[in-house]
Amino acid sequence: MELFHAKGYNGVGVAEILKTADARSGSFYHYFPTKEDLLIAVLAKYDELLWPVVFEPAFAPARDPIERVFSLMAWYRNVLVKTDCRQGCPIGNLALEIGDVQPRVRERLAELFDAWSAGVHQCLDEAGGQLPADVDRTALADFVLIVMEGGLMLARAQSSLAPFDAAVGVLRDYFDRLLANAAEESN
Amino acid sequence: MELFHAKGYNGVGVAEILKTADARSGSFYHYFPTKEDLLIAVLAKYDELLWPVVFEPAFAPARDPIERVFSLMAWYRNVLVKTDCRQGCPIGNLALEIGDVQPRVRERLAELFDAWSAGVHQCLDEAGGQLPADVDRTALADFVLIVMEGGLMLARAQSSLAPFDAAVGVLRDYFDRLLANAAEESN
DNA sequence: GTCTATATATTGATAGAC
DNA sequence: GTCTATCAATATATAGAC
Repeated sequence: MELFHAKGYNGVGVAEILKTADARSGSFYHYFPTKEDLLIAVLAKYDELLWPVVFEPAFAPARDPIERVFSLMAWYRNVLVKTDCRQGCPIGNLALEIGDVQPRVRERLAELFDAWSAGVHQCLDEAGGQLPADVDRTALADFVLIVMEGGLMLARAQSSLAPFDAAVGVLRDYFDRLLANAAEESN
Repeated sequence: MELFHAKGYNGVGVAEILKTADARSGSFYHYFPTKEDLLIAVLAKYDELLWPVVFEPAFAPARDPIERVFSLMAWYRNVLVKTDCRQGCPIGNLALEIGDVQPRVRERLAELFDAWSAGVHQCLDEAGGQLPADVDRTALADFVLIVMEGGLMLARAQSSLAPFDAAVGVLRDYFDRLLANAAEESN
């Protein structure tokens, strides 16, 4: 998991994985027929950890559902902080590295993005009348994911938190306008 | 260029590059000391082609500067269409695949992102009073880039144009609100 | 299930004739 | 500058004893 995150799938060899894990190839290939199967297992682990490790800790400090969306952004910002802008989202990395060269992998990545977007969608639903009635919440949830992923990309490329922070600022401005619009509506 | 775009940097070997280009290794290594040097040369080519191949054709059909921003999004949408959602932005791919494992590459990618963002920034400047006076145009230009990159990522992962189109729709809604706000201001 | 040893292909890169 | 031949290292994966 850590090696794929740090170096990408093609950037790490099985030998390095074995050394890091202090495992032998006989054991490894007993459990995983191929390197790709290990990646699939890693993705299953990400799916398993999404709520307990990402959403729940990120959502905990915020009561307001819209604030939770921004707490989530802050959670990913913290990944940048902790790695000095060297690492972002492992799922996004793999999505662009693997593309559809490995179709099994692409399908799992799509599911992970769906699960992530669904978490944001839940916040938007909980926000209820705070948002205008005609907002496409599925599109908006995907949009939050897209801004997060794009923001991490630019932050890593520029080796700076600034583009990520600026993007979150613009997203905040957009939400502020949506909320103001909804408040107007309800009058 | 094509191979790196389709398979990523680590996903292509020099042998495949030589075969595709019908070149021999002696010639290749005469011009490029290492494979990384070829990648650097490819990035220089992207820099060279950015205006003539991307911005100018994308901007041509639109007179209004804000419309040009969305023509640019349409240009990238067309990459998805032409490749059946298999390919997106080669620069974004490399940004997430390489990260800062190869620092020389990361610096060039940052420059390319800067140049792209500057193109959007120019549109925003030309839009003048159409946008609210207090808009941070640098942040907004980066935001457009971020939405574009994130949108391509999700479209490729889902193998569907829908997430990209939805993201452009949300971005459009945001611009509409900014434009409406500016129109209000000027009254 | 885990171990050591190794197979086989491919990796990026080089040598040296022409 | 380009060619063929090839190097040394690494890639993923396997064999077979324990």
